[in-house]
Amino acid sequence: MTDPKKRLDQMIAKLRKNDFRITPQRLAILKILASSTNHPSVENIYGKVKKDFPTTSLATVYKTLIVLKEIGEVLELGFGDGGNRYDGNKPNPHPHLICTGCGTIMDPDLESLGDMTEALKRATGFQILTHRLDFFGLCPDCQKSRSAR
Amino acid sequence: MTDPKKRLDQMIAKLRKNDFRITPQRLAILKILASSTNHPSVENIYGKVKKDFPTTSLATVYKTLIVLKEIGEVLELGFGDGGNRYDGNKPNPHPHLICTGCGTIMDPDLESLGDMTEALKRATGFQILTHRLDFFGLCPDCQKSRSAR
DNA sequence: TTATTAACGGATAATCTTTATCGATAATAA
DNA sequence: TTATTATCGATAAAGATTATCCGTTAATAA
Repeated sequence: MTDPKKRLDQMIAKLRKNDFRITPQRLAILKILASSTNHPSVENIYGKVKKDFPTTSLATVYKTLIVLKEIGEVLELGFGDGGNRYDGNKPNPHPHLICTGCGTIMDPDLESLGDMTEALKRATGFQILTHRLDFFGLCPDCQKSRSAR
Repeated sequence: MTDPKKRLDQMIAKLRKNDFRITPQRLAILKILASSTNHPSVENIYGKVKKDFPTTSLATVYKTLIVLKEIGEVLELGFGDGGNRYDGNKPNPHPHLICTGCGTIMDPDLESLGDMTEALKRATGFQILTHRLDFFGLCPDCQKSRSAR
């Protein structure tokens, strides 16, 4: 886990650099994201922020997350059902181990995809049912039309 | 790509085996899923079904997909934003190459995760920006509580 | 320190995708 | 052919996220 204080400073610096303001509500959200390693949901973050700032709106949480996504300071894990999950402590793409029973999301450290599944089973006791490996990027056509713009 | 006719037969057999009925609407949806390799969306499937059965409801498409998910005859690709995408031709988990520009989803054939990204860039011309690798399963606690039930 | 100004926060409506509901209909087995 | 139910179609409902509006405030410079 990255040091929460260090992460917080990184996030603040990145926001400043991109001319975003550091408001009390935002700071509270940043602290939560920088220090949590359990990939919180929006509701989860919202609940925590309200302890310090009871009048905080759910929209504020969403808006802050949108900003952080833009500048690459939070990793969004999107699923088709239910709400998304967020990682502000380790915002770069990395493998996840997700329990379809309780929703726990962990960060396994593994080498290659080869024996990955077997190693995961042994190391965590998880019953691995399926996996998901996606690459995101721009196809040749979209690269063209984007540079033409 | 798996032979569409073969896939259709597989899907029908699996439905029969699990005591689901083969209705005309369902058959139309099955045919679309068995023969498409472009990971169609629900709206996409809905549009095609309506050509043959104009009175088909959107709910019917969703219901059929739920059934197919249950028996493992369709792969659902869930995303946080917009609609999900479906693969009925190759229903087992496999890597995807997704264009964040136009939404194209392709099936690359690759070996290890090691040089995967570089190989993908060379082979497809994609500009790969990020990736996603998720494992799904049951954590030890959930395995316990499930077998206890 | 204070004035200025554009960005932000809070409340809520709107949107979008998916699921639930329910009466009518049709697939399947006897 | 008939009886039994799953399924269909239409639509309401739910849940998550985004858009809108306006009063407020953080950041900057005089």
